[in-house]
Amino acid sequence: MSLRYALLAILRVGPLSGYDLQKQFSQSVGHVWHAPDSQIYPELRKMQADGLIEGEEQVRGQRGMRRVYHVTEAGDLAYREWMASPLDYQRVRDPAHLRAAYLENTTPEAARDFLYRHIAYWESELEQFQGELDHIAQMSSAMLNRRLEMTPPAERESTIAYKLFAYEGLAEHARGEIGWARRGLALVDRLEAKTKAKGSSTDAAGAASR
Amino acid sequence: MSLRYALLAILRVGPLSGYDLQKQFSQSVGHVWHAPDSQIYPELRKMQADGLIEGEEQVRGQRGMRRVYHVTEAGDLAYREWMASPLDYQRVRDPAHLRAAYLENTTPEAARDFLYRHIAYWESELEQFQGELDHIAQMSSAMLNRRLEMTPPAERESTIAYKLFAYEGLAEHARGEIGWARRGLALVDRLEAKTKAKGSSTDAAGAASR
DNA sequence: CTCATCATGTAAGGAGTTACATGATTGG
DNA sequence: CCAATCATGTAACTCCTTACATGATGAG
Repeated sequence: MSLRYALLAILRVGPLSGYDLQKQFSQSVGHVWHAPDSQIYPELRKMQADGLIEGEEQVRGQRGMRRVYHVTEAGDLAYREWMASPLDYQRVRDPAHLRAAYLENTTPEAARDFLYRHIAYWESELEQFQGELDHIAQMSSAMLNRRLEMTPPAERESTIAYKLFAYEGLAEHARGEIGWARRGLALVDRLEAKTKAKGSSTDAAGAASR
Repeated sequence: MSLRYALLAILRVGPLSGYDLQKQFSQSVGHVWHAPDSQIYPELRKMQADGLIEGEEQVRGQRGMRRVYHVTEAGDLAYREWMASPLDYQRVRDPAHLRAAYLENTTPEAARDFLYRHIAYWESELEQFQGELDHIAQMSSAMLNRRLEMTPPAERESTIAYKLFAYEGLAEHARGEIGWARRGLALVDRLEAKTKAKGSSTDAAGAASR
């Protein structure tokens, strides 16, 4: 259910078309809540049906058309109620730690491969977070600028401070995952060294699993 | 798609009924991959249809019945192929960091409330992880014991080592979230102090949002 | 006899994914 | 005139959630 509140958070700043919204989304909230356009368009329709937003049709060129949505009072209220309500945490579903818990069932090579990919994944995430942090620090993020223009000067500081806070948390998490996977690589090495030292009777491939 | 591999990981150790599997699941893998029984039973049927497992019907008392599943060769192969294949990372969908990024849209009280709950949530998770870590260290976890009995002594060490590795990663993450939320509380205080110091013209309630 | 636990599900709906589908406008 | 990008979706499918449904067995 968070998708609609993520959309409201952006729309509250000012009216946008589904297309623009989707772009703003992927550049800002998208780091924290992914949504493809095939999910955004229908959700906007549903939100309109629920009275949270209203769409105005605008002509574009000769036959082109776009629907620009703005938040209604009901939508603003719903958003603020959500912000003040306890978050519902989803159940854990963590493929990486699931696999990590059973790495003894595969070869050291496959285990390392998994850990290398894990590092690569989180390094790329970390880069993105760091990029966002830089943008926020420079106040040059498009979405943030739009936001800041509409915001009374007194609130600008907290707007920026909370964005930094959120992205710092994400970056920290990414660094944690990278460190964890690195320690995992060392563990694979250690365990492999031990099995090689002892069990030289069983063959290398068959020793991995079963 | 990870559910079936989580189930295979447990079933590979030895045959279990859906009911027993579900219990083992919630005590071990459940910390990493949640699945309710209403999802497990149908999934087992599907896995049987796909030839990954086979169920034997056993009578229990006069009319009672239970189906005990064991992994087929195809299932074992599928499991090992999954273990050696790259993991597919799901798209981010992180309600807590989503909300954190927009905390300027609510009152300091609601912001603190959110952060307190976040701390409470992760402290409870941390406790569970730490409990599991203790169990593993003592080799007293039911599921792990069963696993260890079936395992040649040479592999026991790595079985335990990888479980510790996985849960240490989870515990670390939990501690990270707690630390982050604590810093968030300090930030809320700091921002509130500033707004109170300056903007005494606008009323307290209305100053929060809009 | 009654309650905990064993045992196995169905049904409806929401959320998200992937692939497909179509056409208009604008800048070079 | 052609490509990029603006613009808006649908359809089929999987996965997951929530609630409901039912009955047997064994211990006290």
